[in-house]
Amino acid sequence: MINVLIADDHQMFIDGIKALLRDIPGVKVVGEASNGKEAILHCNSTAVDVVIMDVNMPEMDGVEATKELCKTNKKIKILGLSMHRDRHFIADMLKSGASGYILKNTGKKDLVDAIHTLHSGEAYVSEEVNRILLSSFLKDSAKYELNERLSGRETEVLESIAIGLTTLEIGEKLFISKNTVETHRKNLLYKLKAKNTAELVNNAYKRGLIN
Amino acid sequence: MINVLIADDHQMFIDGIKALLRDIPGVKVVGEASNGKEAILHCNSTAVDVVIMDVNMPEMDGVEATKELCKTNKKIKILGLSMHRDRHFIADMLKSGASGYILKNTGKKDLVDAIHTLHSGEAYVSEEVNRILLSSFLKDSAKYELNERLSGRETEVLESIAIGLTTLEIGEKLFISKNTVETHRKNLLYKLKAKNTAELVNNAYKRGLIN
DNA sequence: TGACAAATCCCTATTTTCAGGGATAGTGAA
DNA sequence: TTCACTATCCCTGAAAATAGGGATTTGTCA
Repeated sequence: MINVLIADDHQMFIDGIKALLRDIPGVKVVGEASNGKEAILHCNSTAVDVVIMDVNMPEMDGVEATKELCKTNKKIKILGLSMHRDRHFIADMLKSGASGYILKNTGKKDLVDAIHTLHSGEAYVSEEVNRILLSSFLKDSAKYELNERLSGRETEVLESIAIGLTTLEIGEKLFISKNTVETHRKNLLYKLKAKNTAELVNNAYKRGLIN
Repeated sequence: MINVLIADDHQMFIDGIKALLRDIPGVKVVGEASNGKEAILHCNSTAVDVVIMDVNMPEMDGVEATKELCKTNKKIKILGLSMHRDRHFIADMLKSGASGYILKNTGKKDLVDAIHTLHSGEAYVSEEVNRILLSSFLKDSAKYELNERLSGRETEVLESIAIGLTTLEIGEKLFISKNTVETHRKNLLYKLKAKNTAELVNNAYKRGLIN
C-alpha cells in the first residue's frame, strides 16, 4: 500500500484527487495539507510514502517544503505539480529533491503512473515536462540557470517595484542609494529577459516569483 | 438525474471532479470541455442540466461562454468557478447569467450543494463568495462597478503593456495614435488604482485580467 | 432624442526609467 | 589565492511614462 499525502491550497482540487485515487488499488490518501508547513507537520507525524506537492502555495511553497522534507526524511518521494509549464518551477522542484513532476493539464493516468513509478524508486516526469526540460537543456546550460536565480536583495527590489514604488522610493525603503536600486533593476531586467518594468512584472508572475 | 458538464482547462481538475461526483447519487457527468467553445458545442449536442464553468480558460473564457449559453439555452444552469476571490469575476459571471458561484478553495460539500440547488431552480453562492459580494455592495455601488470594468480596447492595451511594448509600439500595433494609447493608459491606471506601470501589471494579475 | 460611455486624438511639463559605461568591498568556493 | 557572486555606489543622455489639462466621434440605450 502506497501512503499518499496531497498538498495543495485548493480544497476542491484535494477533494477531487482524493476521489480519483480512491479507485486505485494499492494507493491510499492518508492526509492533506493546504500549504508547505502543514505538509511537513503531517509527514513528521504520519507514515507517508509519496507527497503530491503543488508548487504555488501560501505560507510555505512547494520548493521550500520539498527541500525541508528531503533533508529530514530521505525515504519520502515527492511529486511536483503545477499549472504553469515554466521550466524554472520544474527545475527548482527537481533540484530541491522532488523525484517527479507533472502538470495539472495532464490527466488521471499520468498521476497514477507517477505515483507508482516514484514508489518503485524511479523518477517520473510527464511527456510534456520532459519536452520542456529537454528544450531547456538544449538552449542554455546550468551556467545560465544559476545566473537567472535572483539574490535576496534582488527579490526585495522586485517586490517593491511590483507594488508601484519608484527607484527613489525603493532606495529610501531599503536604506540604499538610488544608484544601487538602478543596478538591481538592470540585473533584474537582464535575468528575467525583460525590456522594461511592465514585462519585468509580467515575467516575474509567470515564473511565480510574485504571488 | 442531473446531467453535468465540466469545463476547465486543467484535465486533472476535470478528472478529479468526475471521480468526486461519481459517488453522488442523482448526479452524472455527461461531458467535459477544456475551454468555452468546447463547452458550447457539447451543450448543443448533449442534454446538459448544469455546467461547472471555470472562469479562466483559453480560446473562450467562462464569462463569454456563459453569455452565449444563456442566450441559446435558457434551461441550462451555470455554476461559476475560480481560484481567485476577486469580486469582478463573480460579478461578471452572475451578470452573464450564471446561477451560482463557488471558489476552488472550498470543498466537496459546497460543490455538491451547489449542483443540487441550481438544478432545483435556485441560485447558490458559497459562504465566502457571499461575503465578497456583500462587502462589495456595501463599499461602492453599481455605478463604480461599471467604471472599473475594462473596455475591449483597454484590455488590448493592457495586454500589450504587459508583454513589454511601449506606448508608441502599442499605437503602431493597434493602428491608433500614441496619444490615444496614452489616454487608455491613464484610464487603466485609474481603473486599476495603480500609480505606475509596474503596479498596473501587478494589479491586473491579481484580478486575473492577464494570464 | 439626449445622455452617456467608449474610442479616438492633441498638448505641455515633469518625473522616471533605461542603456551605457564604470568602480569598490566582502564572502565563500575552487 | 584567485575567481565568481553579491551588494553597494556613481555618472550621463536619451527614451518613456505620468499628470494635467482639453477635444471629437460613434454607438447604445432609455
